[in-house]
Amino acid sequence: MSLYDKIYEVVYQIPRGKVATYGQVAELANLSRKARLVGYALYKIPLETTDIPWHRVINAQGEISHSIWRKGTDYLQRSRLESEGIQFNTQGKINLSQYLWKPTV
DNA sequence: CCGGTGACCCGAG
DNA sequence: GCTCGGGCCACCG
Repeated sequence: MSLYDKIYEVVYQIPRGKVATYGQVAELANLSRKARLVGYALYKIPLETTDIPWHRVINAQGEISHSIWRKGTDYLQRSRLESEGIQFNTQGKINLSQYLWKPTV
């Protein structure tokens, strides 16, 4: 049971067609203010890991974040989101007020 | 042990 | 819109 398991658990709960921000995931995982850890946790997820919908996690600007070393996955992430019905505006951003996941309290 | 790195966030100017 | 700086903390060499 590592710190990341908590993060993965939260990400796993993101429903289809919705997205969550790093900060949001951090809070739900009791890691408020530690959004970077969420990014690091996702960074460690192998591409072959399909159990975790990592593509539904985006930054607070409603855009897809990725490191330059993972180029190519940006296409994959956007592709997956679009196939779930999520639309990007002309600036490549997501309308958070519409797609942001509202977790069950 | 230490320093660099990293899918981040927020406030100030 | 932009840049800067601070905060936070695990991982790796």
